[in-house]
Amino acid sequence: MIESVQERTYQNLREALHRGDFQPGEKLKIRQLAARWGVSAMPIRAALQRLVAEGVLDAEHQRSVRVPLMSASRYRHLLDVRLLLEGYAAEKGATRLGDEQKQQMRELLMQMREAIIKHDAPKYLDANSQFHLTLYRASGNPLLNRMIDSLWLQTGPLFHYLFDSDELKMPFNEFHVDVMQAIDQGDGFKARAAIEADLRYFGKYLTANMDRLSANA
Amino acid sequence: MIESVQERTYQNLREALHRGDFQPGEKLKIRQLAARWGVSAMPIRAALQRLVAEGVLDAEHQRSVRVPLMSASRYRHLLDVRLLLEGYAAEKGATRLGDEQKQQMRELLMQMREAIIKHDAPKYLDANSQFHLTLYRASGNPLLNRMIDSLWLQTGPLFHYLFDSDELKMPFNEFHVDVMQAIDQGDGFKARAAIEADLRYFGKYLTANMDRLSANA
DNA sequence: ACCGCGTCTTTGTGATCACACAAGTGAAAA
DNA sequence: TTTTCACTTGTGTGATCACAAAGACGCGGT
Repeated sequence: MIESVQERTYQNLREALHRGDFQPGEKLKIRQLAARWGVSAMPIRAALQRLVAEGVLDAEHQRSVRVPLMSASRYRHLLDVRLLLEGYAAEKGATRLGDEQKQQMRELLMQMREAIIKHDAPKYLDANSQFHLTLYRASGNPLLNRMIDSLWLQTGPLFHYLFDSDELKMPFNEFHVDVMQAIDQGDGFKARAAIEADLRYFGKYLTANMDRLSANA
Repeated sequence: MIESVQERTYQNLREALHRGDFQPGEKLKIRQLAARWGVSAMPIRAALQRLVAEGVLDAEHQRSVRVPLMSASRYRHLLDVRLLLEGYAAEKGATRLGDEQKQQMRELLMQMREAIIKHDAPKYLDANSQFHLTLYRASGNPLLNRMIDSLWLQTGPLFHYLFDSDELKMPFNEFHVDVMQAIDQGDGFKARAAIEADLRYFGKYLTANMDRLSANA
C-alpha cells in the first residue's frame, strides 16, 4: 500500500483525535502540527480541511479550526442520527454477515471481556468499535458506512473521558451479547433493538455525567 | 459577508457540478479549473479535497479526482440512506415548523406548479429542493441537516438529466401536496410517508431509465 | 495604578516552484 | 503491420515564500 504524506498525516491526526490528544475547544495550529510530525504545512492544511468537511472539526469564521465542544444538545443530535443509521445498518448487517465475520465478532466479544478484567480501556474501546463497525459493514452500503465512520469519529473523543475515571465499571457488553445472539439467530430486528439499547444506555450515562466530564477536561 | 477565495471557489465548483457542467466520469484537473476561474491551484485543490471528503467527488488511488458515475446500486444505496434521514427529518420537522415557514412552503408549492406549466425545469428543481430542505431544517438537528445537504448534492446532478428529456411530465408534486396536508394537520407520520413516497417514486423512475439517461450523457 | 494606543508576533491564505510519477506518443525493430 | 521501448508531456504533491489580518504585548500618558 502506497500512502502519500497527506494520507499518513490525515490518519495521524485522526488517531490523535481518537486518542484524545487534543482537548475539546482546543485550537489546532497548522505550523505546530507540522512540526510535530516533521512535515510541511501543506499536508496538515489538507488534513484539517478534510476533517472539517467531515464534520469532525469546527472551522470558525474561516480562521482557526477547533476541536468541537460536546454540549448536551450536540450529543443528543449525534445520538439521534446514530440510532437511525446504526440501527438500520445493524438490522441489515445482522442478516448478511458471513461466517468468518461472525467468528471475528465472537473473538472481539472475548477481547472486550478480557479488557474489562484487565481494566485495559484502550483495548476495550478498540474491540468495541471494531465489533460495531464489523456488523455495520456487512450492511453492504458503502455510503452508509462512510457516514457511520464519521459519526464515530465525532463521538470518539468522549469515550476516553469516560474511561479515565476508574469508577466506571464498563458493564456495557451485556448488550453486545444480545447483539451476538440476534446475529446467530439471524434476527435483524432484535439486533437493531440491542444496538439501539447499547447506544441509548451509553448516551444516558454520558449525558448525565457530561458536566462532570467536561469539568475534568 | 466576507468570503475567502477558497470559499468562493468551492461554491463555484458546487454550482458547476449542480449545473451539470461536468460529465459523470470526467476527470477534474486542477490547473484547468484554476485557469477557468483565474485563481491559483491552491483554492482548487482545497475545494476538490473538500468535495471528495463530502463524498460528492471520487478520488481514485489518490491521483485524479473524477465526477462519480451513478450506477444502479450506488443510487440504491443513496436512496436507502435518504429515506432513512429525510424520512426522519420530515417526521420531526412537520410538527415543529413555524407559521412563516409553512407559508414559505406553500409559496414554493405554487412556484413548482407555475414552473411545471411554463416547463421551467431549473425553477422547478430549485423550488423543489427548497421545499424539501425547509421542511428538514425544521427538525432542529444541524448535524442531520448537514448530512442531508451532502446527500442532495450527491443526487443533484441526476435531476438535470431527467428534465433534459421533455417527455417527462413532472407529475411529482402530488406527493408534495400530501406533504403540505400532513404539515397542516401536524401529522408527522403522514409527512414521513409522503416524503418517502416522493423519494421512492422518483427513484423508481430514475433507476428504470438510468441506462437511457447515462447513454445520453 | 489603570487605560489607550501602537507595534510586534502569530497564524491562516494564496501563489509559485521543484519534483516524482503516470500516461501518452512516437519511432524503430521484428 | 504490430509490438515494444524510450522520451516527452501532463498532473498531482509537497515545500517555501509573501502577505494580510487578528491577537498579544508593552510602552507611555493620565
